[in-house]
Amino acid sequence: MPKQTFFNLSEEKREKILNTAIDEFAKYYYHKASITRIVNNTGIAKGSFYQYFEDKKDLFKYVIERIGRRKIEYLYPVIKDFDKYDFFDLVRMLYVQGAKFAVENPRFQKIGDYFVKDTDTKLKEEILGENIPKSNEIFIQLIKKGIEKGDINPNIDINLTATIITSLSIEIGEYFVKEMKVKDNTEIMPLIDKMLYILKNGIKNRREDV
Amino acid sequence: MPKQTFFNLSEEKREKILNTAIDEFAKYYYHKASITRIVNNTGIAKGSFYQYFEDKKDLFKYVIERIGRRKIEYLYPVIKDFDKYDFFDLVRMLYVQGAKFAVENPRFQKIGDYFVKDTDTKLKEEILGENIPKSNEIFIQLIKKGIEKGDINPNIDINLTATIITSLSIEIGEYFVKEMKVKDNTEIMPLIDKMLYILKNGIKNRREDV
Amino acid sequence: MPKQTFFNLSEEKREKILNTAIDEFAKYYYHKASITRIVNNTGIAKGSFYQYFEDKKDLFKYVIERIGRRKIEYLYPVIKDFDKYDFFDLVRMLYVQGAKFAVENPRFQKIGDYFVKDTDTKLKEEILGENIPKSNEIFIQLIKKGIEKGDINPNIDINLTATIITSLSIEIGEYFVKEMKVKDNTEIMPLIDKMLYILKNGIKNRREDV
Amino acid sequence: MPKQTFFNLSEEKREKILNTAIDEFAKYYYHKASITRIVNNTGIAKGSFYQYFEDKKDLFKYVIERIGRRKIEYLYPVIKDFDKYDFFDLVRMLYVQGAKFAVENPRFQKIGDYFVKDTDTKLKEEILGENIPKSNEIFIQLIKKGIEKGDINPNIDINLTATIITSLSIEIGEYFVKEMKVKDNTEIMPLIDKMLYILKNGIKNRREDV
DNA sequence: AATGAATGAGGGTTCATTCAT
DNA sequence: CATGAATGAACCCTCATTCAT
Repeated sequence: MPKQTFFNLSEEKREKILNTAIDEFAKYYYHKASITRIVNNTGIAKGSFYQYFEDKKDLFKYVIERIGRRKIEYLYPVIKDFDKYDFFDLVRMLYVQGAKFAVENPRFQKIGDYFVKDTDTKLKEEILGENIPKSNEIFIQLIKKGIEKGDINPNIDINLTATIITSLSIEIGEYFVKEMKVKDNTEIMPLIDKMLYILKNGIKNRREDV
Repeated sequence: MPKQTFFNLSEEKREKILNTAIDEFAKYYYHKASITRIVNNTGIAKGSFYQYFEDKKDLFKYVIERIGRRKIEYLYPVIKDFDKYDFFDLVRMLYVQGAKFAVENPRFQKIGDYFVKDTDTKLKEEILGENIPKSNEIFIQLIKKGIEKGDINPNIDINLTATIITSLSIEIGEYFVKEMKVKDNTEIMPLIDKMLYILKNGIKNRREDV
Repeated sequence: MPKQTFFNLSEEKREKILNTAIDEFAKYYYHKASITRIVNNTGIAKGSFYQYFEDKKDLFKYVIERIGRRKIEYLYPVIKDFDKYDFFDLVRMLYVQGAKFAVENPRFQKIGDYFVKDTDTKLKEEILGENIPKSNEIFIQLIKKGIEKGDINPNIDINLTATIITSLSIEIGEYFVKEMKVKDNTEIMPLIDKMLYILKNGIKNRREDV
Repeated sequence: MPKQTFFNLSEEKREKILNTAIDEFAKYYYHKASITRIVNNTGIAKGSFYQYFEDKKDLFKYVIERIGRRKIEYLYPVIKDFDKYDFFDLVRMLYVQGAKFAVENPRFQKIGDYFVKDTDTKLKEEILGENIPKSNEIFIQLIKKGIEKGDINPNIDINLTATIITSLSIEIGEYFVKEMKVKDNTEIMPLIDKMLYILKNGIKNRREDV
């Protein structure tokens, strides 16, 4: 947690610092990100930084938390009413919201990407506390529900399926970070729908589909 | 590319250096890997290193290339006769070979893993040159063939499908990096088969499957 | 000297500040003691501190002076009537009072200890002014008196003896800083008496003592 | 221990570095001593320092060890034949050698002084390993021997006496660090003899001495 | 008188790379 | 071709002190 000092700053200044930090972490992963650079780009003194934050990790933790909260703002509306929808509709909505998040917060998407991929597990633990959130978990729940309702083939391996679905969602995010040209949702939907189609039906040619 | 001096070395020495470097890159990701450590563990002089290699990146590039070549050795036998097999059999064989590669060359798998995950795109470009090898490419070819033969649903998006298949193959590799206990292939097959089942049929519940 | 502003404060506040400072200097020696910590533990603003005191040294100087004054309060009753007593009784009483001071003001004892041991002579001079108080002085006077009275061997070196007596008194103080378990004086007396015995008679084996 | 690199340096350079380091540690105690200053005064690059030594502590440890070895060179000749001499002769010889060490190696004396007085016990442990050498120990042995031989009053407290003797020896060292004017031993002997006289006989006036 | 944010020099340490031999 | 000492910019972090309000 940032120190009280940080929260006492003018919102303008606070945002400036945060903004610069986000820039930095979106450009370099944790270990390469430089406090010196952040401080210079913000125009504050080195010492000031340490009046605001415990240390580099403290800042990073704060940024990650912010990203998490922001992401949840996107996903919550969907998850909230999860039992109202059919499984595949739900997954689609989650993908759509995820893609929206990525498009609208590309720097956050980037940072999250770095972080998810980072192999420094000790860092991860320190940042996230014990509750390293398995985004798997939520999908596992949804899948079980889907099987109960008869939407999903009960013979599939639940964990594996959850892993695949997570993997695909990451794929979507990455796709949109790379292709930044996307401005509106028009291009997102088709991709997602195609993905879901495959997830649903597989890619095997079926005579009965003809 | 290593300098000529490197290739003038005795094979023994060359291998020793390489082996140490591989150890290092398997233990630390690129930016954390230390030339000093490599040099110490190899027993050569610091200066010598820079007579063999342009710089750290040069060494890394060379290691990555080697890994690529080795991986191809595993996959080539399958690809070579790609038109003899059914699409899904082919993919399975590729997955199996990929898993075999991971199990038999855990350090390579680890390095590849780090590298795939690394988000320093500038580094990646420099390492791979322009030919960032889309392992996608090969799958795209296979998919097209599969559609021609009538194995695959012609309505699916080819690029997307290739991406998914690649993604799943990475998933397999990761799985085995984590669970290093695997000694033989006995446990690999079920996982791969489940994956392929989903890829083939999707996860939707079908009355006709009952 | 603290600034006037300091003395304008309510006694309560003044004591609080002082108390916290004493805690700090009893825990860390001068250079390691932290103004920030003092300020935080006191609950006053950083800026306020510098309105009360010139700087860190100023505060420390004040604390040291206070300790000196307090110590004199312990010793004065003995010194006051110094001509009433035999030399060795006097020294014993001074040692006893010194030990009492140490036991009853452990933080002061600790600070004094740090300070005596500190080898930063420049600091010491600045703190103590020119009058680096030779606690020697008082013993020199007492010794002279003792010689006059015929209590003390007139052939001994007065300065040296004073130094030794001082050194022993410090030894006593240190002893009690280490062994803080001492609650009452019961354990102090034997040590002091043994010390005095040696001071008086030396450690040589004497036939006439047998 | 310094790294091999250090020992590979020309003796000239090695001595220069060491000399500068000794200057620094004789001027500032451990925590205040500055690597930057050492490096600047030596004229070597910051990075070079860390080629030679693990870290600041490593350098300090080395210096302390050197001092210890040097001191032993002074004391060993005396200790070696400790059973040939009378107790007080022995102590005198140790004091003389100690004073000689102080006079001839004033910077070492200073550093040792700082170190002995330093209150950072964790540092001390790290520097000295577990064997924090109680210089007491040797005196305790000597005293016991002295009692056996009938030189020393068997009623005195052995530990206390050892402490006093140690304390006096430190006093001697300090005395000579302060009064650097001493060039030869002529002034040392009288002081030491006076000290021993007091230690032997105490300061009480005795009729039988008259 | 009170505040607390701002400062910046300095701390120890790392490491890829260069260079003289 | 081998060597390994030399380099120095950059790293994160600390802290007494100042200054604007």
